[in-house]
Amino acid sequence: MPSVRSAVRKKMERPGAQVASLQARKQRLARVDIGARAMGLFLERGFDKVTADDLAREAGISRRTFFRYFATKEDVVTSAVEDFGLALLEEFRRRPRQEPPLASLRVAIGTAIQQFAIDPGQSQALLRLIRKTPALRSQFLLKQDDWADRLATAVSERLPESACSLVLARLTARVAMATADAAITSWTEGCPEELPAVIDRAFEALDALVETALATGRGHSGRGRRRREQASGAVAGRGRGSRNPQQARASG
Amino acid sequence: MPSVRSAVRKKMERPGAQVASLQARKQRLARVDIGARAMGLFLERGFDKVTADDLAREAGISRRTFFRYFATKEDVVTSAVEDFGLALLEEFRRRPRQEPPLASLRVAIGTAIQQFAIDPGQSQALLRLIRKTPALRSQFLLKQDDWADRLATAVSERLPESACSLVLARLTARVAMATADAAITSWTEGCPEELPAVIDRAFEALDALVETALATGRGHSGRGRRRREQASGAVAGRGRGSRNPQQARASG
DNA sequence: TCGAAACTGGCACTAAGTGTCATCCTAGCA
DNA sequence: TGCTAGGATGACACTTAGTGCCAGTTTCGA
Repeated sequence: MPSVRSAVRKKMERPGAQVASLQARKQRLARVDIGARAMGLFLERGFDKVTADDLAREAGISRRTFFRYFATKEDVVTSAVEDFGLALLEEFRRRPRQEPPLASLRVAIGTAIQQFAIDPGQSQALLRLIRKTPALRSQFLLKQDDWADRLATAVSERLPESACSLVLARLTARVAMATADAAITSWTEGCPEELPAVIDRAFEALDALVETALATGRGHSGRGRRRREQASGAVAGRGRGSRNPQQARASG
Repeated sequence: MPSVRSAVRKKMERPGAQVASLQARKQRLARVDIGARAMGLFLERGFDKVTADDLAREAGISRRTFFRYFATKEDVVTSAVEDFGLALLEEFRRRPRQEPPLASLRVAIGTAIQQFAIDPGQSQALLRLIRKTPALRSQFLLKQDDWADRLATAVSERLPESACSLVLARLTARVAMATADAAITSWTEGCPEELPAVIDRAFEALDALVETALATGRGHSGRGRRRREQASGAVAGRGRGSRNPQQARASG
């Protein structure tokens, strides 16, 4: 895993140039072309069965040059979903500050998700490829994690400063991402509904989930709630009593 | 990334032998020893600055043999947290079926977390190492994801069969994991409280988060709730109207 | 004590990246 | 039009993670 982004990409991202210089545009084109051909091979043979040499050959460039366009093989695939995270963050920031963060996130996700609607078939194929390839999945999760972190920061800026505001923000971001992920997963696995509907369903399920949790076995008040001893007590009791924490298996 | 677990590990896990045979125990010991020495080096120099050759030398074995004990360099670190996932699943299954899944998960997490209490300093060091090393973090996330999947399956077994039960189960599992993760992260980053307390706080934050979301801008009823048009409508409106989905940047 | 099974190390091999350098292409300028 | 500086490219060598294979050694059970 390379530590820095390829020189080429750094070039292409140069924010200064108003009208991207000719060669910058050519480079962007080249990147898109290389990426598309690579995706073709991945989809056809499976990610692990395609070597960097194959990719280079397919694109008519040297292996060295390939790695100037993409930092890693995985990068070809994961950078294709990069936009989603960017859009998500952007849309969230666009929402009114007084809106509850989770509500903002719901809207932002709904908007960002539209990328996948441009070419649903291709999006599903991409997500399926990621899902079934551990090397890709791990990189994808890493990316999601970064998005969640950045979202958490954005959320915390809305919250009143307090000891647990960061935990709360982090939690909010992750719960939203988890919801989106559960929905996207369902969609990827062939759920016939349209993605926005699935997302909506997932958020409604989140409501239901929490309502159930709140309604059953717990009090449901804003602040000074008690009656949680039932659960919390069980944690401590069980642990200290019936079970030996030392039985640390060698984890085989 | 190797596709199969090393032969050695397969051996060690043999479920048949009542009293693990002598060599099985020796092997376990060897693995623990190799792992401990490796962790020492990782903590000292950083994961990326230690080669497999270093690890082998440190343990007095050949590189080849090292890879018979650990499938990858990452495996040394991530297998150290493997037990958490195992315990989590086990504890969840132990909970009464009629308990709301999220409540069960809360308890299960509280119990599983006790592993980290055995040696908090070391646990924190381990988690920090994972957190700051992308290669480790991605593998760790992969593992978490697997746990979430397995938990989701376990949760769905409790739910009444229905169209969205899998989504709901997946969501439940992920929300619980997200909560645990937010708490563990806070703890790792030097929060002075004890881990169980942080976990508890995180779950209370989850309550608060959802209560807020439910209370504001949304109806709050069990089934036929409406007044969600505000949010849902915004999704569609915003997307189709004010913004052009085509503006797909070349993503850098 | 013997023999099969398992453990080990050595070696060669594949494959992902990376540093370096010579070459080439091209935009911009005189 | 011709020149040149700077970026893009390819070739090559190098490091490192893993893996397959084989031959030598250890170990366990009969």
